[in-house]
Amino acid sequence: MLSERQRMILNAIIDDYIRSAEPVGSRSISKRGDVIFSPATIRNEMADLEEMGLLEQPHTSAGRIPSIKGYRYYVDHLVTLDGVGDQDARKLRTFFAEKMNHWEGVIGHAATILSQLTNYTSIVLGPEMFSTTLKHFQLIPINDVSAVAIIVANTGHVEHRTISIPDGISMDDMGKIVNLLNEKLTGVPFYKVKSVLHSEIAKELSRYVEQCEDILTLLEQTITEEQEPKVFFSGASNMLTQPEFKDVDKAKNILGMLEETQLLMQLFQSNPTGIQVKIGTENTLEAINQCSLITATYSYEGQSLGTIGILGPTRMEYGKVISLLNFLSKDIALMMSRWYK
Amino acid sequence: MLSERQRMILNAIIDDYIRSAEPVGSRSISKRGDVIFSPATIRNEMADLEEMGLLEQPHTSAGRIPSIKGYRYYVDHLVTLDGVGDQDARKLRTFFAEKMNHWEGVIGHAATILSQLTNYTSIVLGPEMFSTTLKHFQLIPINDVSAVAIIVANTGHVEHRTISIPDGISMDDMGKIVNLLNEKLTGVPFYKVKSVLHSEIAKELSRYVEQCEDILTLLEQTITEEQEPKVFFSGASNMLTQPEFKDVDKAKNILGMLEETQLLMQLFQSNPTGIQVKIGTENTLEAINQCSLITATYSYEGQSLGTIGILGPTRMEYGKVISLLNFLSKDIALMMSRWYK
DNA sequence: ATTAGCACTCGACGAAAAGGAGTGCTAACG
DNA sequence: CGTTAGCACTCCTTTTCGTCGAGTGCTAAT
Repeated sequence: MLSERQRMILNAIIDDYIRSAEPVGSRSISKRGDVIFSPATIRNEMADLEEMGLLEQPHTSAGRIPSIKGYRYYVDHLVTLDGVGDQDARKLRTFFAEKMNHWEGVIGHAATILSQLTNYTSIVLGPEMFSTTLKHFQLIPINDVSAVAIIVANTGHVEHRTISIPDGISMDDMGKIVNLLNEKLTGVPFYKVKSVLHSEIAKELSRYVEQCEDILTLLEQTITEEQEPKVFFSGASNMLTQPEFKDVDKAKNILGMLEETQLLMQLFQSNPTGIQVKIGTENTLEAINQCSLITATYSYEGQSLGTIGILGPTRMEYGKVISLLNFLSKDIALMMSRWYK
Repeated sequence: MLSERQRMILNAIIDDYIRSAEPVGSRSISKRGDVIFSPATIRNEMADLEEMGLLEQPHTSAGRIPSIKGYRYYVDHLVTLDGVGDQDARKLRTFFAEKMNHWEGVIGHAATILSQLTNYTSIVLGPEMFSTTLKHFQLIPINDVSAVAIIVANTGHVEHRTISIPDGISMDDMGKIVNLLNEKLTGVPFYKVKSVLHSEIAKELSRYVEQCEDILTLLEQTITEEQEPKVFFSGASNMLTQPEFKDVDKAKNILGMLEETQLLMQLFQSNPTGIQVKIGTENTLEAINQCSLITATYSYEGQSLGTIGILGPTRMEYGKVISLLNFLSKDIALMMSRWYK
């Protein structure tokens, strides 16, 4: 729909604006060198692009800035994936070379590094247990009345909770229960655990122990309890670097949102595999209507391991960030397979 | 050293300044009602207080603001502990009434609540394993080459890491090793684990398994590896509410510091029991030279469980925060004892 | 179709002026 | 002698106003 020239101009304007954060005028485009037309011509095209809704004018005598629609077109048709710079690649590689001994660590550090490399904020959603299967269950008494329940998933993910031991349960009973659970539940996907508990385990349990009702509900709570969503962020202070958030109130809105786990979860509601870009008001959350969010999901052998997102101003370096996320997602898969040989 | 009147005036000035964040003039003090002298008299006293270094003047024709020394005097001699309001108390109580099933949860939520109640930023340092004893050790194979090692402390604290299984170790061997470790290490304080591993376990181990060297170092790494310091913060966006940080650069400095775990640890270096107040430049970290940090340590039965700190502008509500931390620390102890009956 | 030229718009920047809160000092008062 | 009223002075803050200049849209020439 756009002429070649219009696309070049749009590309040039967005490129410039991403760098400068200031409205781009026809003259400066003309002087860039990659569009060899006079300012007047460019002005005409700019007026057309504005009419199409791809550009906007802050006020009459200012240059143009891209609209949401403009960014969308840019991301869909124009952006060039810069590839990942040598330095960045090295940094990521050395990061994965370090020994990482648990999941939270890997994902957390990945987030930190990403926010450092991009100077944006990274948001990370941990793996959902929902899609994994149970590998091992263990109860470890701490004292007479409480015990630690440990749940290991086949991905190596570990959850633990402290529970209080119901009266009248002996160590012996507990051992039996644990054995029974491991026998019956190992390999069962978490979303089925609840039903298996009721169908298969309830009967067996009643043979050993008396008040099996109580124990059953306790176990059910313990194992299937909605694990707290593991969502966190890194590099929030980078937001303050962006000139669009030099106004403290805007910044506060965004930082405030980052701190509300509930809201943060909403960001990742729709979770298609691969890389997704949400620009400005395309995000349902009002707080980040001036931001863009680029997300990537990671999976290993079909199991979703989590989502990582980069949050920046709408004027963000889409090319760079998309490349980086691509690179990283491949590297994570690589590392996983090496980890599990 | 200060006359009663001077103390009243100092107190009034600091109170006012904490509320308004603006230099306090003699007139406004006189009109407050609690100091029944004329502005002129108050001015004279203010000049004296400034000479003593307790007050400062931003410029000639402005009111006075407290100096670091002034705040220090206020905290040491003047501040009235407001007690905890009914609402706040209820909020804290209902918080602890919720079932909390692991440590990270309790401390983390406590931090969130505190930052909400105070409108400052709270920083939390998790329990140090150093001072706890080992309760249970477990190895759970995930697949042929990797296993999850789980370490439970007597406090109910759980650590886990993924390790790769050395070649030539059978399931059987692993079982033996785990049994041996539990037998020898249960009840041993973590800081002694290393030496016990070498002295007692090395020999025994060599009976069962051949390449005991490898395994020993692996175990040593696994168990004694410096666990990542669990330090995190909550309510950072509250900082942006404070007028002293309406300048984005100052805010960025502080937020940036909060995100660097290393630096954050430094804040808690000196860790006396009880409540400690560090005002402005009394903090060694330059980034928070315009902030005050109030910290409280929590222990249960002599074991330090962690530290929680409230970070705000030097102009912070010392009375309120100190009261709250006091209240909370007692409540945590209470909850602990209820938890462990 | 492209471009040079030109009048026009409108925010940014800076100087100057007005306003006002607060001080320090002096002198008067009980 | 301690306290207070009065007053000149300081200096920050806010407002106003004029200038500047980047950038536009339009028209006419190429």
